Amino acid sequence: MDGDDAEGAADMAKESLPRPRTAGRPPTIHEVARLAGVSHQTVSRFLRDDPTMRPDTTRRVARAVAELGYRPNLAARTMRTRRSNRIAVILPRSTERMPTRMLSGAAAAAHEAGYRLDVVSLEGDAAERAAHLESLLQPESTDGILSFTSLGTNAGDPAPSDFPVPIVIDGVYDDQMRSLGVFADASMAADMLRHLADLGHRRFIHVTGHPDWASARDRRAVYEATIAELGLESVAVVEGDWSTKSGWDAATRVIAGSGATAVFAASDHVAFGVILGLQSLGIQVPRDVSVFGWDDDEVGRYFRPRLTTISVDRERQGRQAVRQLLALLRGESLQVRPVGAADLNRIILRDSTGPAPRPTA
Amino acid sequence: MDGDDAEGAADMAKESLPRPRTAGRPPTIHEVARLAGVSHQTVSRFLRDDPTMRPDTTRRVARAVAELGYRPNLAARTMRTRRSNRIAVILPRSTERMPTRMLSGAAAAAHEAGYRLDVVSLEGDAAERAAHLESLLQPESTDGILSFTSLGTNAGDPAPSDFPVPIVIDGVYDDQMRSLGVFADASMAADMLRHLADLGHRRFIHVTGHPDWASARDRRAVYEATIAELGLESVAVVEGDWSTKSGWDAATRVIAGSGATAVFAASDHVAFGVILGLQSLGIQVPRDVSVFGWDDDEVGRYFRPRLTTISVDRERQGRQAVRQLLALLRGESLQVRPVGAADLNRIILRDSTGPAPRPTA
DNA sequence: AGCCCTTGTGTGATCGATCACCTGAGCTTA
DNA sequence: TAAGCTCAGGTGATCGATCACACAAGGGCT
Repeated sequence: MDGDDAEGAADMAKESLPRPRTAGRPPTIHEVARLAGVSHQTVSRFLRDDPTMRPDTTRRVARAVAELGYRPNLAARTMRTRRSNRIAVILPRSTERMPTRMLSGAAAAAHEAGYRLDVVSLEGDAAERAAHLESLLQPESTDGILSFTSLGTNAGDPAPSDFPVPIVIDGVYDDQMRSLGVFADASMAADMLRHLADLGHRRFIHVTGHPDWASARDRRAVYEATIAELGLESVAVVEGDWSTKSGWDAATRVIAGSGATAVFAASDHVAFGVILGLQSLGIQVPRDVSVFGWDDDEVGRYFRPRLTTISVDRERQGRQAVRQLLALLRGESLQVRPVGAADLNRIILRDSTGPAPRPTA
Repeated sequence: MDGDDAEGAADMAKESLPRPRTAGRPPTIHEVARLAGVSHQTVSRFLRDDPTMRPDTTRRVARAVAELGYRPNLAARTMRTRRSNRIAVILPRSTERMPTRMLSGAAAAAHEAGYRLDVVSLEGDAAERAAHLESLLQPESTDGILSFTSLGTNAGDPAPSDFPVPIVIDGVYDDQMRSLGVFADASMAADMLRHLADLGHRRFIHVTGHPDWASARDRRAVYEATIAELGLESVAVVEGDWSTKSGWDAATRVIAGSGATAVFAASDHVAFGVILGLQSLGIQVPRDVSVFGWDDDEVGRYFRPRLTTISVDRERQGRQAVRQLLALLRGESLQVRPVGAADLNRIILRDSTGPAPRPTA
């Protein structure tokens, strides 16, 4: 980095130039411009894909960019444009683990669009959370917010509608909880319920996920709609919170003795709780009750009985959520094709579901 | 953008000022300076906690800052200082779920120090990953990197030592895999092994986590050291990858029939695999073999047998990792008190461990 | 008193990209 | 042929905070 070590024949012709770059610093548009023989403004146009440029000029700039290994300084860009090119991901509280691949997918989609993903955790009570959120919401600081749970203090609350930046919840709702692609995520539940109905099941119970989560609400809505559509009976909808405990409690307090023969658990962890709770009472799965979960958690493959579940393409779900948000940012219509169920989700039949038991009459 | 719509009574008193602020824009140090009756530079000093300021001046500036709700523009600061105030968190590949609270803790610690946390996923093959990493490593873009797995292409590889930014792996290693606080995280394993030895166990097996992870290597090292220290026998160390499958495979291929009576599984998920695998062969836990895991996964509380494990303060672990990195960034010595085992981790005895079986001989 | 040093604050330049506006070449049209 | 238009690209200001340096006030020392 000590001075100007010409690193290619291209430089030689320009030896009259007064120091190609400041020592050790990454190249700027000015150096690119000098090398390409254009003005810095033309380089800026190039970076913005300005269509009015002559192809010839474009090529020269592109070569200079490549040769110098130029990368735009995002801070400078942010300062001038007053857009941060950042998306904040709000971590869910009260959830022990989150899918890594969903974050990966979101990060990848963001990077491809020139955005970066900030992790933010909202801690403390409602007031602290609101204050923290507000500090994020300076458009200087964040262009948009991606969350997987509702941001309000109460479950199901819509986010305040006067937020200065767009917010997407779980890729499914916008900041006012208007659905963007109705029930796209949960539609596989309908197929599963139909399958169980074909196996003779008539009386169902659903143990929900945490109601703050859009996906939990979706699954419940699809459950209720499908039960109605197929003329089945919903013995109960038990409000859970994604926890194994909520599954266990549902099993021991509600499901056992209810007459239900099939249980839709909002997640595999809930399903584990349901099955273990039923087993603790001597109720066998699937002989007496069929249970299925959601997530294709690896433990389910080795569990006894092996768990019937729905696998989810987390990576793609994350990407899609970011795409929805980016579309909102650009002010585009949100008619992005909703996440196709067949693309994302897949039913995995294992041993925790089976034919409905014969009525012992 | 059409002029200056005065937006509140507070502005009225200052009508003599030549445009308190440009309409709709957040306040800058200049406005703060004007309100406080000092120069913008003094405000800057205030923001940097310059000790040479007179208390009186400090107070005036503080009041102005509070009154205007001033917040520094991070992009401008970044541009001038050439430090991004960002920490990149590299998501582990090949791990399904990661602890949310660890991220929360890391994000909180970063925010408190004026940093933000970027999520980055390195995708693709080794070359692509390296290229992506390199693009992150412009100091303009990222001040430091926090990872939980090694960044090299091969397991256990140290990261290239010429990285231009500090890297901390799991809060335990720096970029050259020099240990920062030896075995701090895993030390609880020693107590657990001692406990099992007290119960009569002599022959142990360890199923490791993925060797890319510092925590997996630490746990293994502590296992081996403790076995030696207590004069016990390690029948085998089975290389796993945190997966339930690796636990199942270890159980069915190595543990069964090995004569070992106690198994240290690197995580609860591995432990589930071990137990389910043993059970599938008719081996009972803990009657024939004791098994303990690590993480205090909620499912373990309801599992049969209820899983003995070690609970981890994820939140604090995340904070600590960031603090280590920040210390590196400031060039401080890393003699931050290593994460005290007693603070972070706690042994939780449940039903999957018990006295060693009597030799049937 | 006069000098120097310390302490506290102000002035102007700077970081790199973009924006608003300007210039000049080439072409069309009256 | 001159006015008018379009197309390509250049000039200088700008975003907000920090840095280097200058300067003023006050205190201690000879």
